[in-house]
Amino acid sequence: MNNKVKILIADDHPLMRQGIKWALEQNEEFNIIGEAEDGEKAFSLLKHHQPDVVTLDIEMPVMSGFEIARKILEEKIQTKIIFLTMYKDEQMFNEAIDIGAKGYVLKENAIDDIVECVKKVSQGSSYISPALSNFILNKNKNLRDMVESVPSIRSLTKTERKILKLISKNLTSKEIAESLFISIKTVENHRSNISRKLSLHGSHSLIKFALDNKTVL
Amino acid sequence: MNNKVKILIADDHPLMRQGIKWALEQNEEFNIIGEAEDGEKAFSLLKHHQPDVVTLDIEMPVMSGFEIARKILEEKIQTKIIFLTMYKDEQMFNEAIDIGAKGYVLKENAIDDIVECVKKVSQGSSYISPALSNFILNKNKNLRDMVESVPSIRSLTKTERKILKLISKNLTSKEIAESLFISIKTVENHRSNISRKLSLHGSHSLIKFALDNKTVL
DNA sequence: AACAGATTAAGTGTTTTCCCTCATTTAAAA
DNA sequence: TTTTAAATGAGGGAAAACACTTAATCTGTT
Repeated sequence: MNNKVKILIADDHPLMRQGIKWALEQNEEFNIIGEAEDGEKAFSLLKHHQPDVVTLDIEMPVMSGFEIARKILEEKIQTKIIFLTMYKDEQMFNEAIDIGAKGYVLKENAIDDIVECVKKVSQGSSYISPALSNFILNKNKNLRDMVESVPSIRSLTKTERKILKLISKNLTSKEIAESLFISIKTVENHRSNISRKLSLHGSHSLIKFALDNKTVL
Repeated sequence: MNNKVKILIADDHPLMRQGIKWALEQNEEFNIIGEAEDGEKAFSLLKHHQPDVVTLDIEMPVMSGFEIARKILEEKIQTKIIFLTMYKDEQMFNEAIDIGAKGYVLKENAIDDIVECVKKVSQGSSYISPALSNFILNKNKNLRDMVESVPSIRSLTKTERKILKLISKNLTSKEIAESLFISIKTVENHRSNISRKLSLHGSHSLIKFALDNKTVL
């Protein structure tokens, strides 16, 4: 029997494919069952062979890595997804996370990284290039600025923050009033005051703000 | 002159403090300038000594690690924040990220991890326990299920999803109508239809849904 | 050609939120 | 003790969202 980890490699650069293949072949446990030079071919191979793991180059002709990943999810193929990319792009990284990738590796630190990644992912765990932990956190680097530029969030009183929390739970003024045993009118007044303090306008800006900031309330 | 990395340790368990201190003292580059057993003391030391790095236990009496972190941001203290915690809690992790921590380490893999983390962070980089990369990605493990368990989201038509996206950007029906060159009435109808399809009720449930699911729209 | 589904639009009425102003009570601070 | 900030409550009017119904038009499929 064959319990090796079945792997598909999708990358439009032949040299890169060769490099990845070589790196993974060093490991006895890995079995490269196919290669694809564009998204369409990758997906058809994926569908027929249902490998355990696929390494997807994000930038590929015909169908991008992301598009393939989405189709994998749609068709409920159980193959675990590892994204490989050249660029340290935050947008891409976030999209990869959102899609539900199991691994994300930069091609620059390749060899050791990709091997480690496939190992972890095939074991049901997940792996992110250490080089990337940087902007997992930096994603919220701007938050420091936000806290300043919205000195407002600190200008809210205890009750106002309590009400914002309830708003974030999608309660209406009526429901909030009932749960706090106060008048609907009071709740509405608080809402107005909060909106004014935070310079929010529009009927949904309050709940949007509450949802966006529920962790810091 | 002294260019060692100045470190403050905040943890309510004496043994844990001792352990962290010992681990960090092994490194010549590190200089532990103080310890604190509760949040209040931690913050006052932080303010006076302005260390380069602080390791904050999240669960602390008087003031939680999160509260301290927020105060650090508010007062624009330049100390880099590393969170240490016992629990593999996703909520906590997300909150830590949101606050803008530079490092996040689980106490279970402590010694090597914490040293590596302080090293990276003091160099201006950041560090997340590899053990955690798991649920950075797993955060969206549920996404697979969501797409199925909310068959509804698939029952939406193209236009309806387009409108949901705009709703998630906090546009009013009027604004959506103007940007799509259609009638306000049409937009309102779409809203109603979407709500019905998704079994949503209440004036804010639509934008809440839109914000919660904007990644899959 | 006929049908189903999607998109567009309007009518009508209700609920909710928003945005003011004004007023009272209480607690903390100067 | 006066002053200030916070919390409570109310009135009234405008805007937005919601929930229904009906219906014309368009599009793709059988």
